[in-house]
Amino acid sequence: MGAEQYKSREEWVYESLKNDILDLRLKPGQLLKETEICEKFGVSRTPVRDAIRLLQEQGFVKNVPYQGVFVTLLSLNYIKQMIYMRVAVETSVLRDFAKTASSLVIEDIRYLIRKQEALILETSFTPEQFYRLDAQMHAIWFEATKRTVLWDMLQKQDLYYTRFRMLDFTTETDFPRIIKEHKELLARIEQKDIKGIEEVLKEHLYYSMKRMRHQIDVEYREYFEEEPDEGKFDI
Amino acid sequence: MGAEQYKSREEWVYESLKNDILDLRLKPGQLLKETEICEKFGVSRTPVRDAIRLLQEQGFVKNVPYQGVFVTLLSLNYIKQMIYMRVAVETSVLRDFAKTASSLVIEDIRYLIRKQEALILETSFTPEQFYRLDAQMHAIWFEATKRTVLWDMLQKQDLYYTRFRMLDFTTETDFPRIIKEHKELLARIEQKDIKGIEEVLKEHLYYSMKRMRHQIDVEYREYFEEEPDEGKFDI
DNA sequence: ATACCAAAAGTTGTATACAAATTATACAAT
DNA sequence: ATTGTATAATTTGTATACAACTTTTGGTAT
Repeated sequence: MGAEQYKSREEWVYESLKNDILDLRLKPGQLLKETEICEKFGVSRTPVRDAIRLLQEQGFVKNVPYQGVFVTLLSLNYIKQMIYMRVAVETSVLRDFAKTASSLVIEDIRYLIRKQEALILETSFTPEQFYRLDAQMHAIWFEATKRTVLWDMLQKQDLYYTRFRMLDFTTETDFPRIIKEHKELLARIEQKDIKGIEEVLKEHLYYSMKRMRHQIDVEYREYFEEEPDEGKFDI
Repeated sequence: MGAEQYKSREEWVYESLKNDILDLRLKPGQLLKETEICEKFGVSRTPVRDAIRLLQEQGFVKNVPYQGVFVTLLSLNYIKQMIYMRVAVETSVLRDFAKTASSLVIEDIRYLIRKQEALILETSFTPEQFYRLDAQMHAIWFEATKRTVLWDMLQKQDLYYTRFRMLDFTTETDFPRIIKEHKELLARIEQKDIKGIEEVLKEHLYYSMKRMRHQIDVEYREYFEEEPDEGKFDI
């Protein structure tokens, strides 16, 4: 385990646990013990405790006094509302962007879409690579409109969604469809078609959730909070 | 100091420090020492460290190894982007709300506005009371559209804004104007005037910032990050 | 006076011992 | 068999000692 690259043991433990949780090596609902983690990393409880406090504040674990530390369950309701937020914010940003976008920046977008097309033809292609290119593209309009703080914030919230997406990898993800949606979005931006931007973006961001919904109920039920269906305001 | 109401010393230290920071008793930029905090509360470093980790993750302090803990500076740029987010999200929520709002819920809003009017005539009136009623009103459409997670999240982000608002208390806040805006907003909701909702809401949420801007530059410069002006996308 | 270097002071990082609270277990009474 | 209770085991909460690192300070050479 490469502890050398980190400034402190605390940081090492924090980053490692975070990745374990995001990659679902630590299962939602799983109970951890401080001493257990100490043994795993060969460190004392102090850096472990400090790391747990950070994870707790980010919502990845929940500390229960005198019992242990639970990996938080996924919440479809929570994820849906975060995506709702992202649609609302990104639509607004794209509206500003469409008004002022230079052809130079448009060309950056087109370039990233072409890279996406090239990537999925590679034999060494992995979903992680694709999502990195995807994020790069979405970042463009946030940066161009000077909303980098917002983008960082949305990315941070996206971390919950990452666990959800990891489940998604087990099924076939329709990457050509995603690229098609990117092209569609670019076209609407160039036409300054605000209404169209909102529609395509909503469809694009909700896509994986809509597809996964049934499978979750069947296969991964124990990873999710039990929650009442909200009915009317589903999307 | 009432330490009795808290489950643990950690929680006590955490809540106390958070309030000190929000109420500006601890100044932005101020340097804290763990040992200093220990003496103040009469506890050991362990609960203090745990509390600091929580505050750090929330962005209220920044830990610098072997130096100390800094209270974070305010950032106009950050605050602006958070308000931008809130406008985007709340507009979207209000759009859903206007479509489906029952006259029962509308009456709840009207009731809170009347309470606000009554409050500012009281001699014992404090701004904190008003902001509680204000928050209650905004919460209504989030709850009615089942977006409570979103509301909680926005409220959490609002904590940064709280420090900013504390500076604002030194100047005269125009509460009648705020109430007038609330009435205006209610009228637009009843008319289902989406465009109007967005305009009024934007004006409403940006109001205090626009007013304070000059005074900050003069009086509280040392509380703020130095940052380049973003120009074009000011709001 | 200035630059440099070493030592000392001060700070957080880490390990560990013990306290407090919860949970599991064993055993007795019914 | 079941229930209740006391006790042991387990877990996190807390205090404290020491290590590692940074900054300051003082003195020395130039």
